[in-house]
Amino acid sequence: MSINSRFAVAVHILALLALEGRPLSSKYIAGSVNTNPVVIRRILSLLSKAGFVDTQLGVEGGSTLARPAETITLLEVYNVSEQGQLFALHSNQPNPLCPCGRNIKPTLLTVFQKAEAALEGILAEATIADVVQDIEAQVQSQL
Amino acid sequence: MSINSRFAVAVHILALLALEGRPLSSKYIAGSVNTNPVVIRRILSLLSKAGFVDTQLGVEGGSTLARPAETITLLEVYNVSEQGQLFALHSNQPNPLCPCGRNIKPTLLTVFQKAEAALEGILAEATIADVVQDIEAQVQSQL
DNA sequence: TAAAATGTAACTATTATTGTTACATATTTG
DNA sequence: CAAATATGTAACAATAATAGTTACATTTTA
Repeated sequence: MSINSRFAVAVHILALLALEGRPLSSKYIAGSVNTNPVVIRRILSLLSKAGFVDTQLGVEGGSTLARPAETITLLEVYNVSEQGQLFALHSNQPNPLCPCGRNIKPTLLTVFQKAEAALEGILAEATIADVVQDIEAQVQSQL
Repeated sequence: MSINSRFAVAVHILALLALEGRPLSSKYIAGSVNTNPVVIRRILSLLSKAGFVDTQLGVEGGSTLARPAETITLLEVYNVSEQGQLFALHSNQPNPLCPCGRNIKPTLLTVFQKAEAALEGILAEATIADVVQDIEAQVQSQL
């Protein structure tokens, strides 16, 4: 029914890394997100494979941004944290003997792809740096 | 991970009703969609409550469109067949003592709402009549 | 060498979806 | 009126995805 919270958590992680600017452990990040460190490590693993973060083992280790926050769009993060199609088509193949059943899938696919492209267009316009800036503005107003 | 197939099936049902223009039973529709009649009746129940179809009990009964196909947008169908937010935020409340945890939800919400609105804008532009027209064009090319 | 950290496997609990059977109820036709 | 046909919905099973958790091998640094 909904895009899972991995995307929201992935953005949270990247924004936190950008804000603090030093290696953060999965335990520390989990404290901010309020979840288990393994949940964070699972997502960090995706982000690392995608080249968004570098990780360092050992004492004083942790993850840092591998690219400037200005260059990481939310669309890239979305694509890393979600897989598969946003809209599901029929779970079973419709009846090929019915004109509607035989032809509806390509028709739906066209609309679904347009809708998803529109959604992705918005996500492509925002970067992690924008998110950080937004958070910092809120923090300022809270002083 | 994905919008469930209810939406696709709901559009299929409405397009089929528009194409045939006579009362169709859930059993008949299920034959086109290739699923169980109860699955169809569950979705018809949603469509009926939303005022898109009328249903008739008894022999020669079934469902018919309650509104012209030109007036039913895919967005309306989407809103009936889906509930809840498209994007999930964190499942647990992030740490309010962390500047990022305290402020990230409103920031994300703004972007998510913009993205969802863009998606809905595309769905609002297409009607069941457009879907039917598309299917009929394909049928023509198959003769 | 000890401490700290990652990466991942394995398991549980929860939830949503889909398909299925069953049945009470309503409606139409002969 | 009776039989046939439909709906609407409850109940249940199977499947899948998500999130949380424990555990542990491995790596790195101090």
